[in-house]
Amino acid sequence: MTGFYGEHSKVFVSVDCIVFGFDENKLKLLIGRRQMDPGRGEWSLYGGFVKEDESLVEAANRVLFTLTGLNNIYMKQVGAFGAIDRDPGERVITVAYCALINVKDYDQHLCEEHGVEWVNIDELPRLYSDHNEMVRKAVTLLRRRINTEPLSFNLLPELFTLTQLQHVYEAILGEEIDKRNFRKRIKTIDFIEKTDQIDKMTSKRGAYLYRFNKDTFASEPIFKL
Amino acid sequence: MTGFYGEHSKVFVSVDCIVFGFDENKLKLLIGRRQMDPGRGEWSLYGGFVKEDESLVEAANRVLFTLTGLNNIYMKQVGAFGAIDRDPGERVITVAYCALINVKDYDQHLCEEHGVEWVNIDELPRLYSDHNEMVRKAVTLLRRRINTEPLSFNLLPELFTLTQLQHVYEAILGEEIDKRNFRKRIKTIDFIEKTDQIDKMTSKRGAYLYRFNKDTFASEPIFKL
DNA sequence: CCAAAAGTGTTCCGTCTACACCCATGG
DNA sequence: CCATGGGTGTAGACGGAACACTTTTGG
Repeated sequence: MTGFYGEHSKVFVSVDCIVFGFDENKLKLLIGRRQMDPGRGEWSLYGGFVKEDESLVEAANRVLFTLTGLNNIYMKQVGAFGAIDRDPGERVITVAYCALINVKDYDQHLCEEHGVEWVNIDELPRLYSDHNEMVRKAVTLLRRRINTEPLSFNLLPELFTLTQLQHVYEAILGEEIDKRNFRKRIKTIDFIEKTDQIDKMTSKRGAYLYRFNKDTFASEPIFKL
Repeated sequence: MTGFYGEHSKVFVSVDCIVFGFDENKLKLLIGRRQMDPGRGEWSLYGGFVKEDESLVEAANRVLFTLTGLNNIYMKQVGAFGAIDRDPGERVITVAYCALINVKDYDQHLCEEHGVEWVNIDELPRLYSDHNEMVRKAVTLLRRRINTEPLSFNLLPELFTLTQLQHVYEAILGEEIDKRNFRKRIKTIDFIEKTDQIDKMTSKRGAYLYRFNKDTFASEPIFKL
């Protein structure tokens, strides 16, 4: 049982955002150069300290909003990281959150303003402190969940082609998928709806656009791709 | 990027242990009555504050050791919980850890000394603060992982019968399993070794005892039950 | 001798996998 | 007219699910 508060010591708690995006058929991560000590100049995730009047999730959302200007973003806790000297300056315990955003929604100006950029997940540089470990854990989490939770749609625009969707899966799983088998399985999933709109961006022939139907999913929230 | 420390506030950080055991073919949880305010007398997980000179995992291990006298126990982080007023007294962020122990290794005296007891997982009372949520999350985690990680052996003695092992799976998954299919799958798993010893505790005929071979598992750490 | 738990195979069905060609169109 | 990406079906392998009876022995 927890003892009396007075006897115990407090520590700094921060949140770090592992921001995934999808572009040019690659899974990307939003990272930047640290602009303060310790670790100034090193590649790093974007984070911030938790304030007295906000919960962990609120802090993560605030930090993500500051960075991207986006609200109502899919976020999932990756875990708490608490090695004693993980932060070279002070004792800081951090809670990592993984966010999935649609790169097109993201304002390039903010990118520059915060000095962050999109980097391919498989070309990640060495990051500050234990940030690489956080990313690894987040990717593992995505891989484990992508077949049973509707994660992929967060990385795509509202309307998307099946080829785009397949590329998301391939990027996250890190392996190629057979087109026919993929589409066969998609057809069995009710909440992926074909629209009558056609995208001509990526092909001359044009491809049907699909949509993730939240309500249909809510009524039958179990699937297996 | 994290700012300068001075501007920010510190908070109390604690760890809570979700201690699972297996006995009488049921999954059990070790809980007790809080012996201090706030929440004195309510059912609760066992926890403690994180000290300045220990990491989160170390804190969790210390707390678990205090409670059980056991070291080198399987532990897994369940997640951080940080609602603003989750603790009615002070702002406390907690990190929950799930531990799997063999009930037989556990000293009944310590149980009484700390005022905790084993409760069936499906007869859990309402627990202090957000502890029920932590337990729910831990059970979900167990269910998701038990078929791909060697969790079950932590709940059993070193030597166990296949019937015991099956009961562990049934208790965690909350459903019955076909005996023949279960044993067929077990036979395909290299790191579950049959010994030539026979247990006569639970049946007149006697049942072969099996053992989890760590080294074999290490050489081929992927399986699917 | 009987109650109680251990142990053992086969068949069926559904699911996953591998695999190659035609279609539509813009340039 | 051709290069590019979109779209489609089938057969065979494999894995999971259902299912019932014999064995052993302590009391």
